[in-house]
Amino acid sequence: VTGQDTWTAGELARRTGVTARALHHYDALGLLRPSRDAGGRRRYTAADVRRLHRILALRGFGLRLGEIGQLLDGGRADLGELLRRQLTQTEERIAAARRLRRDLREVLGRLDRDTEPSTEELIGLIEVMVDMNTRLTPEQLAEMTRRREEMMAELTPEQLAELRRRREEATSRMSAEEREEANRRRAALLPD
Amino acid sequence: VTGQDTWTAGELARRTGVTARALHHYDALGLLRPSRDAGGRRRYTAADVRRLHRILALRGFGLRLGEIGQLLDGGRADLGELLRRQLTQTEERIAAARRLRRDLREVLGRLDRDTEPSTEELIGLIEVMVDMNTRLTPEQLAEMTRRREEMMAELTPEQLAELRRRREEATSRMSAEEREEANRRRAALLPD
DNA sequence: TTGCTCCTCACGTCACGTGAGGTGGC
DNA sequence: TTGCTCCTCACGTCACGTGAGGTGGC
Repeated sequence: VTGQDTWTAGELARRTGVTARALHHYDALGLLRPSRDAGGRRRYTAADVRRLHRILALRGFGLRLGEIGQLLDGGRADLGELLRRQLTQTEERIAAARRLRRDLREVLGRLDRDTEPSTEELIGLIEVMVDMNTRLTPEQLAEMTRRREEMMAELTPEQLAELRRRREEATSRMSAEEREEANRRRAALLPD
Repeated sequence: VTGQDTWTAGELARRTGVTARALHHYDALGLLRPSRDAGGRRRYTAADVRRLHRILALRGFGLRLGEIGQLLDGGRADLGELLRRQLTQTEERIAAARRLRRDLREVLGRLDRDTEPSTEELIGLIEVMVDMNTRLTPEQLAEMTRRREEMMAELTPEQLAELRRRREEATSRMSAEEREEANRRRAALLPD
């Protein structure tokens, strides 16, 4: 019984995978306004369905609903330009997510290797990593030094020895290139 | 004159790079509650600053403010578990962003190569790509076929010839493996 | 008559951004 | 006295999710 030529919001939702609420939302925004039947129910025609497909396609490319509306109507927006901007943003997001992944793996790796560090210690480790990946202002640098001295002052001699041991171990596992790279990265953090 | 031992919201904001509004927000959430001076102004101690650094570090790893609060206080949350979830999510985000990047490049590439396709045509292209990357339900498949036939019926003979020419050109540029892969992908779209 | 689907509010999400309008401290 | 900084509302952002309470159609 597919001889119908209009669909309700629910039917369309089931067909396309979007929720009925999303269709209401597009209606409220003026992005997709179906006609109504006598009872006030939304009635989507084939043309409405086509428009919905375009909306979903453009949405999938990261465009805002407002931008989509401008494109589909007057066309006051330049699709090529919008897509180029999306590409730039997407590339930035990929790069940022990769850095985050690297750091998460690093922290989780230590969590597995070390003898169950406490949450306390883990947070400390994360803090240090975040500091290392942030380009520091002179003020922040001074602050970091101050904090480090504070922390060091609170350690027992045994803890200090352990810290030194771990640091040496980490350095000894590095190749010459890795050591150079680590130095470069450290230097890059300092203000220009 | 760095002999002070408390800071106002503004001073702390400048030192750490967060906005004063964010500090207000953390205060309102109970995440970071500084003491107040006689005039009602927030006064952040060194301990508050340390806590802020931890907040920012954990936030940088993608944790919600609520999760951070639980960690820093009672510690009702398992940091390792949270980080593992973050890693999974991050990996999914990277994969999704890569697929989007690939598709964006594809569309933009055609935009450069072809003789300035209209916005109309570009949207059509995007639609097809989105369809191709979506696993289709039988209903959607029928719908797509119907739409395609509709579109084809509207084309002039010249446009049909042009379409055929482009399709052949695209296929001829493919290696045998690529052609096989394209067929596999097309087959994968069909319902089980 | 009973479900079922649909409808319209209207608040919630998340981490703040952005004024508006007012006050204390140097 | 004049800026400057700080304060507290309170609404806006973005794309809907999630009930609440009610009505038409088979």
